[in-house]
This record gives sequence, C-alpha cells and structure tokens, in this order.
Amino acid sequence: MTYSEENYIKVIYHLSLVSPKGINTNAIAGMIESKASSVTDMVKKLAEKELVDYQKYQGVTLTQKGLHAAKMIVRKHRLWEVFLVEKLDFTWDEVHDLAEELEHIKSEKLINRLDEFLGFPKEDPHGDPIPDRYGQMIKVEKQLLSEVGLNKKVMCLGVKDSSPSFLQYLDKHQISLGSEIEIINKEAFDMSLTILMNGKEILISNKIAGNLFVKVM
Amino acid sequence: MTYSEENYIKVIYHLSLVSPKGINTNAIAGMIESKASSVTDMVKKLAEKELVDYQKYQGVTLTQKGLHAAKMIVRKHRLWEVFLVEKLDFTWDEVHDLAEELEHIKSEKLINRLDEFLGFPKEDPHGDPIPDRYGQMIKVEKQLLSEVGLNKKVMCLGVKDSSPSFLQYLDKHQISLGSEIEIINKEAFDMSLTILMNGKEILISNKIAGNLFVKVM
DNA sequence: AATAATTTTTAGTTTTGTCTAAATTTATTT
DNA sequence: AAATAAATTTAGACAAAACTAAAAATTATT
Repeated sequence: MTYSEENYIKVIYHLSLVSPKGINTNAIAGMIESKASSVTDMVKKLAEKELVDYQKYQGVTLTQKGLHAAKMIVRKHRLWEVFLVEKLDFTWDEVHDLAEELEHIKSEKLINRLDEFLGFPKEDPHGDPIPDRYGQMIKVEKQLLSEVGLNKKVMCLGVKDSSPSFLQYLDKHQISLGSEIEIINKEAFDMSLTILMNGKEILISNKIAGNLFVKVM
Repeated sequence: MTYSEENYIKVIYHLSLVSPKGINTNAIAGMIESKASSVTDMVKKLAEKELVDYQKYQGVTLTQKGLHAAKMIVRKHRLWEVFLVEKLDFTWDEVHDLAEELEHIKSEKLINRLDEFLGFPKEDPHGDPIPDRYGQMIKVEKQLLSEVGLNKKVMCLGVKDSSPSFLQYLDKHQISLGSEIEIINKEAFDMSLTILMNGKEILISNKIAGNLFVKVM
C-alpha cells in the first residue's frame, strides 16, 4: 500500500464510523483535501486491490481486508501519539500531525514492540481506543457533555474534534482526560453550561460542550 | 525536500566521506539502485535548490547547505537506530532498513526530543558518530583490524560494511562494540588472523578483519 | 413527471521521479 | 593523434497521483 492509499483507507474508515452506509466521493474529498475526481480515481484502484467495495455513483464501503488495514493504520497512529506524549513530553495538541507521518512506517514488528514498550495502552492521549494487533479495541460508552442532564457528575473521556485550538482551550481551563465535572446550571437561551471542577465554577459554551466526550459516574 | 531528494543528498554525503572530490553519476546510481540518467535529472534539481554544486560531466559536491541537510538526515537515522536497539530491543543487524524509513520523518522538535530521551548518545549501535543538532560529531580515530600490527591489543569500535550477514557473524562469535582483542598471529599466505578474545583463540579471515574498525589500546 | 440542482464520473493535463535508447563528452589505448 | 571504450547527458516515454473542465447520473423541486 502506498502512502496515499493508506490515507484514503483511513479516511474511509473514520467516515464509516459516523455513517455506516456507502461513503460518498465528496465526503472523502473533503477530508483528504482533494477533489472528487481524484477520489474516484483512487477508489477504483482500491477496489481493484479488494480493499473497498465500489459501484459507480453508489459510494464505497471497506471490505474485511480494507477494514483490517484501516485499523492497523489507526493502531500505529494512536500508539505513536502515546509515545510522543508519554516518552517525549509532547502535549496532546501537538501530536496529531506527527502521528500522521509516523503511521506510515511499515513494520509490524516495530509497532508491536512499541506497543509493548508503552505497556499496551488501551487509549490514546485524546481518549480514543487503540486497536490491538488483531484489530480488537475497547468500546468506550461515552456521550457528549452537551447531552448530559443537569446535576450529573461526569468524567472527561475524550474529545470529538481534536483541533489544536480546542485542545489548547481545554489545557488553559485545566480540563484533561479523567477530570471530574459536575453540571450545576444549563442556560436555556444558549445552552451554555456552568460546571464545577476542582471546586471552581466555569462557564462553558454549548460548542465546547458538544466537543467533549464524558462518562456519567 | 522530498523523500527522494533526501536519499540522494544522504548518498552523496556518504560517498563524499570516502572520496572528497566530485562524486560521479554512476557511483550515486549504484548506491541508490537507479540509473545514471535518473541521477543526472535529480542532480540538476538539487543544484537548482543549491544543495549541490554541479557542472556537466564533472560530478557533484555538496554545498554548505547540502552538507548540513545531509548531516541532519544522518542524525535522524542514527538516533532512530539507537532508539530501536536500546528501547525496543532490536538487534544491530535489524535496524538499518527501519531507520531508512524513520529518517524521513520531518520534525526538528521530534528528533531533538528523541535525542534528549536517549541521553544524547554520541554513537549509533554500529559505532558511527551521531551529529548533534548543529551537525557537530565526534571523530573516532579508528583503523581496520586488517591494518593493525601483530601482538597489538585493540578495542572493537565499529563496522565498515554493516550488512546483516556480517553483523550476524559478529554476534555469533560474540564480537560487539567494546570487545577487546589481541592479535596473536597473522598468516602470510591469506592474511588471516588468529585473535585472542575473552581468553579464547579465534581464526578470522582477512575479509572479516577488513570490515572491522578498531582502536589500538 | 419534467426540470433544475447536485453529485459523480470521464477525459485530458500536469508534476515527480523513474526508465530506455540515442547522442555526446571524457578517458584510455594503440 | 586517432580510434576505441567508458561515462554522462539528452530526448522521449511511462506510472502514480493529483488537477480542471465537461459529460453523465442521481437527487430534489416544482
């Protein structure tokens, strides 16, 4: 698999998690920052290699082979993120782009050794599950903070959109994975929340709350 | 710099260390496993980017800019090798090909953090010096075991050709970096050596001795 | 159900890095 | 010094992966 083919497979995988039907050309083009016509070309090649099922105008789905390949790329991506944060002291907003490069290093042995070196972590620094060497991963029963009812106590599990600016916002307010939060007010007008964390009250917009995955405790 | 450009710069650097005059097209083609005509094309591009000086039919030399770029690639290669051997328990004959891939990961910050994580090593697992972030590296006053006189005591410093089969040969005979060796006989006919190591006598061919760098003690 | 709007595909180019084969330059030999 | 051999460069072609613009198919709207 080429660098580019791997990126397509990965993007199709991520889109599949959100909508499990056929993934359409434009959605892929949007994610990969290319044009629909380029996607059509690549998708034909992936179909020839039996990594996706594809019928003209009907979108694509991953085959079993494609699904496994995608999970292995995600595995590499997330393990490298753990390495960068835990061993090289990067912050969680810095690691995504680097992991995008590192995920293409081709060696099963390397990634399995890295997994072992890191102590077989189950989640990456953003709270996303890491597939094991067979593609198995834990399922986190998480929901968005914006969907949680009043007066509930929750624990922060991960983020939906892991853009650097959002992650930096969280750092600034000392919100990290494992932080415990209580929702003490919900403003009806703009759905903003007042939360209690480490004894401090913080006001949080609905947009922020809609980007933060939590677990009710 | 593209992946391919980096490989050319690195190869030209390695050839420059052996013969400091202009590096000819065929030598580069041999190392990179391509054809002379491809080399000509690439060398023109590198000259446009001012990474090499090039005049038709006269071979190439690295510019200051090219030399620095080459050292940074070598730095990455050798630091990743140390990481693989020291942290992930790879053997010294396994790491070269993996480091060939890892050396192209583009991040100054990553490589400097890795350097720190590894304790700023001065040499890679084969005894080759690692350039620091400014391109500086130690110079090892080493000579080939085949050139050392009779009855001298030497310490093993590194290898010339680091092919897996040679490295495995060394492992089999328990010769590693730092091993102390005494030359107790030199056969005039085939220049093979009898050496004393850890109290044991071993017979070594001239070809092996010509691949092993040592320092007289 | 016909038309409009959108999405997807096709056709034809472009760029990067490679190749082969032919032409040119340099080196070697007689 | 001329002839031959070897090395190097040029010219033209190709594959991968992208693009633009136009055509075709699907979906939405009236």
